[in-house]
Amino acid sequence: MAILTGSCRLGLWHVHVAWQDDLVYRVRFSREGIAGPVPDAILRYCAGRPADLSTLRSVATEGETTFAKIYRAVREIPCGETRTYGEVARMVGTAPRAVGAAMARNPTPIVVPCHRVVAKTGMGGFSPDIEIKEALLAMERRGDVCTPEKGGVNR
DNA sequence: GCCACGCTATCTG
DNA sequence: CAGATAGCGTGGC
Repeated sequence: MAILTGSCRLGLWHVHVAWQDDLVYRVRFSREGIAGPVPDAILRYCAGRPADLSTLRSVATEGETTFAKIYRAVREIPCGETRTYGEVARMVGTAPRAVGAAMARNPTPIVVPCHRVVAKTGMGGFSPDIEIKEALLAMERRGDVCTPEKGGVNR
């Protein structure tokens, strides 16, 4: 069974995903879309519909390296909330700068929600475009995507 | 090996 | 308030 690749639309961008079953190998943003499937949770997320990204795993969180620990900590940030690089660093017992480096090299944004990690003063960075980070945070703060799927509380 | 990073606390004018 | 300085962990060269 080969690794699947596909993309879905997110505003002006396309989210490319390389994955297999519940394991995501690589996510990246591009101006161009490609044909192929993406995991249901990501599809829903990009559409701004209720999505549970915790059903997916990322290769980035495998292992006991410092980066893997950082990625696991970042995955625990609740949808709609943010943490600073420094807070994440203290969570895993490392330095803020290491967190910045880990985010910059995050192979699976969205699955590992690096957009929820912001600088102490301001936004911090995001590649390829800070605009994506702002859009994702705005969407999560709006709340729809965070709503549990089984028609629940919904504030 | 060395170096550039999506940072931050602290110190110095 | 602006600039310098030190400290982290990795991938790339």
